[in-house]
Amino acid sequence: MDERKRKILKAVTRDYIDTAEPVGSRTIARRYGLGVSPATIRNEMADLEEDGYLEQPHTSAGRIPSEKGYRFYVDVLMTPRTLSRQELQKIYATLQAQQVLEDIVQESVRLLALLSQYTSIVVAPNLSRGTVRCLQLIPLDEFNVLLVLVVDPGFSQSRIVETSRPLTAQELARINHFFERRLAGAVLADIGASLIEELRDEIDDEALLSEALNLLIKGLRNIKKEQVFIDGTTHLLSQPEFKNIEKAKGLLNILDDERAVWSVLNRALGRSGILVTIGSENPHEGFQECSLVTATYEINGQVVGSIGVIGPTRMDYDKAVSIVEGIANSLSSLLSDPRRH
Amino acid sequence: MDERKRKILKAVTRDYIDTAEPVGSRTIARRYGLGVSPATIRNEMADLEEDGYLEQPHTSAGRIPSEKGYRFYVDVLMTPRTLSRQELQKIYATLQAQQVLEDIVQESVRLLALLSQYTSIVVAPNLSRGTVRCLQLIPLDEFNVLLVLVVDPGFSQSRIVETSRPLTAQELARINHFFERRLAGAVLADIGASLIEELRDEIDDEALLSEALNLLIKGLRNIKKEQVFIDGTTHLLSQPEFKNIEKAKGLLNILDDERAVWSVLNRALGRSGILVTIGSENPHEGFQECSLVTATYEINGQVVGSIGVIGPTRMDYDKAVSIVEGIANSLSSLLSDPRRH
DNA sequence: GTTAGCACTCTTTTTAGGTGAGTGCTAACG
DNA sequence: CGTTAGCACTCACCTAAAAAGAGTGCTAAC
Repeated sequence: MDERKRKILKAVTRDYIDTAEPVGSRTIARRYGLGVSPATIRNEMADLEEDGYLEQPHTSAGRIPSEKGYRFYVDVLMTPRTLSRQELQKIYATLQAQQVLEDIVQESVRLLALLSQYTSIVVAPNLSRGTVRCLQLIPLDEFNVLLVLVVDPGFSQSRIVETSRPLTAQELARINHFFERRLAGAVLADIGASLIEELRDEIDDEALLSEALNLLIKGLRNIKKEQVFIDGTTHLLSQPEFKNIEKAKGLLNILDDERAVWSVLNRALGRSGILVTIGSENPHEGFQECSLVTATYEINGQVVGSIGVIGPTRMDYDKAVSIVEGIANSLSSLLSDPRRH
Repeated sequence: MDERKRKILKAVTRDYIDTAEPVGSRTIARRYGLGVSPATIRNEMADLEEDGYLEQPHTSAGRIPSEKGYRFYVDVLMTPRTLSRQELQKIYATLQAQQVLEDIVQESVRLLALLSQYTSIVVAPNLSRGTVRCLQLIPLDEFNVLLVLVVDPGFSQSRIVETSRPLTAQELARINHFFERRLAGAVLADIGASLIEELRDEIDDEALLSEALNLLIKGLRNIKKEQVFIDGTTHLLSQPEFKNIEKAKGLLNILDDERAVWSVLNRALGRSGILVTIGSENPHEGFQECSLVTATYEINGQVVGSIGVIGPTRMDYDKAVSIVEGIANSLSSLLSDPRRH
């Protein structure tokens, strides 16, 4: 594809992203100084259509980019500006002001929606690869103990667990002692089959053993689940492509389903860096007319979650990419900051 | 208002709720066997309009209920069926299956949206009147301790708190000892000014004192905040009155604002029982064309939160009232069940 | 290779007329 | 006197036709 064709494709794409109206040769000639007449542009556009980069909603309308066109635009033509140091600073500061992990995540999704003006999604850090810093049972009453868990990058959770029989202070101490000795430093995901054997060796009292395991399993069940945060859903409704209520409802319904959103976002988890998914590239039907711009974030170099924005295929990819990237990086460096815990 | 007028008003309201179309005299005569001719009904409807119970979108259309009409319908005419024992049982069972308080609340909002087909809101229990069952600091490392709090109706939370100086095991023990002795059984809301004095008497070490207070205040800050859960937002979009995207967007935007929703729901907290708020009865502009059906739920006779559904003023009040009531009651009895903790 | 000119296509907007649901009023009826 | 049939009238809504407008593709000239 020669230089002029690229310029024209870029101009059409940008203009369509801005106006949501099919773009005609006249508009290109007037608005983007290419130094050639509309007729020439018409010829070039006919070629671009033949090659599959542009399409025409109907005979007498202007052109709009095809998915292939968007793909080329994203891969080759666009030049997302990176956020300025100031902007990054501001994002970082806002996130840093949060007290607990959940608030950090929630604030980042809020920021993402605010800055991008697109519906935004953040998958909370998967802590299954985090390490246990503290795991402990605290007696409450006869049949209840509190299981407290602190996982290494600054995440704590507690849960009341019912015991099947009253445990004496001694027994609790033994269990805690074992937890302390064996589980401190362990990776959360590994607490399972592998450790059961060890536990069996350690505690000779069969009943107590099963009780301890029971508590642990019950307690960990809720703790491990991944959470998805969404913000700015109403931005979708501002897009002219969702003027049709039925479409909007369909999409919002999917977004209400945490699992679906999660699986879509997790496509990003493999790659690091920015991933742009355009229209039907997304396997999930219902996202066919949408694009996603996602990025992963890390804790100490390990990918733990992903964030992204969702919009129509006619999305401002430049803007989306720069903001998603900026926030993902802020999040990574904040979560990896050793001064946090 | 005589019997026949009531019957007509009721018929108009029900029909409009079902069809969302202005109701004509002919329809009433045909569909609701009142044994009189359309002309008679026309006369009655003219009277009802004069009295402000009905209105006409335009001259040659049928009638629709005014807000006053809905109000009369809700207060006098409607007869919400109470849920069957089976249905209640099912709701109760579903809620009971949840492990932690947050899940119970989330499940009830999900159920409410599912059953009512309206956008549903639940304000999580305000635990500020709950009593402290356990409050304890667990050492993590030099500058971090874990504050663990268990509040009486089965709610626990933990938080990592930074200390301004390393605390020795002894100091921690002293703080914990004090917490144990003074705060166990205290009402969460009362932990504040009143206790500070006592704490001052108790711990002579000035620095340690302020440190303990500091930890407590920092730790409690996040714990006390109220949470709002929303589900079924897309049901709003199914209502013909929100066919107009702008209206829908406006309302969804408000629903995204936790504080606004919270304040609206909390109008219910004063009264006990069902509260129906119709259109402009709601002080918050933006809810002017909506109705809310809300109810409070209790723990051991004490109102702790509220649940409700939101829809157009043309809402199925019968259905909404019965379901909101049913779920509120289920929630109350579950949370008050002494077998839970 | 580029461009002006022009006929052609197809959507969108405008206009106009027709349809139908529903009303209010009047007069007749029991 | 309440009830009802009859009827003229209103007004949203639908449909069809006409007009406008944006943009194209093609051809011929530069």
